[in-house]
Amino acid sequence: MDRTAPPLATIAAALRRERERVGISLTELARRAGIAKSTLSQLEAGTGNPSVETLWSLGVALGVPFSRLVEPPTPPVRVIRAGEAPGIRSEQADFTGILLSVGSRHARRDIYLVELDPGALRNAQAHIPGSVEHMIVARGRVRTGPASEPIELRPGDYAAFPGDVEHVYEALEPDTLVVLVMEHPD
Amino acid sequence: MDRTAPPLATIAAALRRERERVGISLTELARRAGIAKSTLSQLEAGTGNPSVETLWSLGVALGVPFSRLVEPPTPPVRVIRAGEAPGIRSEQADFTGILLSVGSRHARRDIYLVELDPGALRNAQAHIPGSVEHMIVARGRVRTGPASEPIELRPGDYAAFPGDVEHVYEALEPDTLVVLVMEHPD
DNA sequence: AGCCCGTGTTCGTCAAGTCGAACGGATCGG
DNA sequence: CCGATCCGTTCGACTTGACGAACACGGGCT
Repeated sequence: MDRTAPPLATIAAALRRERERVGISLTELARRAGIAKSTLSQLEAGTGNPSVETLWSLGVALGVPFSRLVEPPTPPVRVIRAGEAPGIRSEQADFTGILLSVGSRHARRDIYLVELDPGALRNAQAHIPGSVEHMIVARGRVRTGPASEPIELRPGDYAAFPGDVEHVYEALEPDTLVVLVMEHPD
Repeated sequence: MDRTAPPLATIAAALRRERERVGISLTELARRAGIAKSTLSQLEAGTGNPSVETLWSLGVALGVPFSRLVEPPTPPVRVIRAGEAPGIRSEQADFTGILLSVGSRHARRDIYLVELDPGALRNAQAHIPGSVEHMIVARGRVRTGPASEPIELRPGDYAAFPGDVEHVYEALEPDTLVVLVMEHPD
């Protein structure tokens, strides 16, 4: 998710997109959500800054989770480079924690520790639809990602990419160590 | 996410929880988020219905995704030393990795990348019951685990310990880097 | 044509969120 | 002991979002 972008335009686009997906009119959605249609009109126009209650009721009426309305659609491949991560420094300790990925319910995440050595290019077949792979490089360098657009990762880098298409792992240095979290939808 | 629950109390609790996690004061958080501290005070008291912009800026200042603030919050010590892997090499998958932990359904796992420096012992208070923390050391050395029985981990080591009791993180070397997977039951 | 729904927009009014200041309390240091 | 400096809360003034009514537009019908 983009942590700095103003969510105004995102909400406007998401509301219109989800409403058209359901196939109801602006008036009808406003009625179901229990808000004035003028309010909804302004929201879809990108004008305005809804309260949480207002946006929540719209999410309920649309049958989509709240976060769907405020977060931009996640790109298939997401990379957070070491040091470029949006983090927050704690005052009380020399502690910097970066939230790389938020786990959804109704999905299982298996944690793997993977050692790789150069020369062995592994082509992984597609897993079940909707699966996502999260990779954090501990040591060494890897080239990974979808077979069509591999990414090079260095220590501390994080990447998430779809696991339901063919993808690759290739170590670029000896004794490469990565943490791999495989996410399977229920 | 609960589609029907009123988000007011949830937001209040989440704001206070996340703020205390970061370890800053209400005044300081308000300053960083660029909002009046009176507004934040009312929000944490459960009074009020923040606008999206207000809550968004708080999420940015806290370093947590937006959804963490609106969604309601929804384990003995196990250590696997590097090289001492329990032989369960994944055969179903097409890579040679060590399956450290199998994710259960109906639990969310958030992935963090954490940088630590020595000298600062961080005491984390208990999280919600049933939560588990998984830690893999990428670089450096850490002493972590329940406050009553800390463990020393080296690069490649993996440990899982309960997160619903008081626990500690302490770096034993400068520039220590760990991958932390926090598991919250639904 | 005229009419009646439906769509989504714009307008004033009212309530509510946000702001800044002032407040009481706690802690530290001269 | 008392000023200084934090903390978090409460108060009034201002700004803004939410509401309802009136609006213009388009299509289907008699």
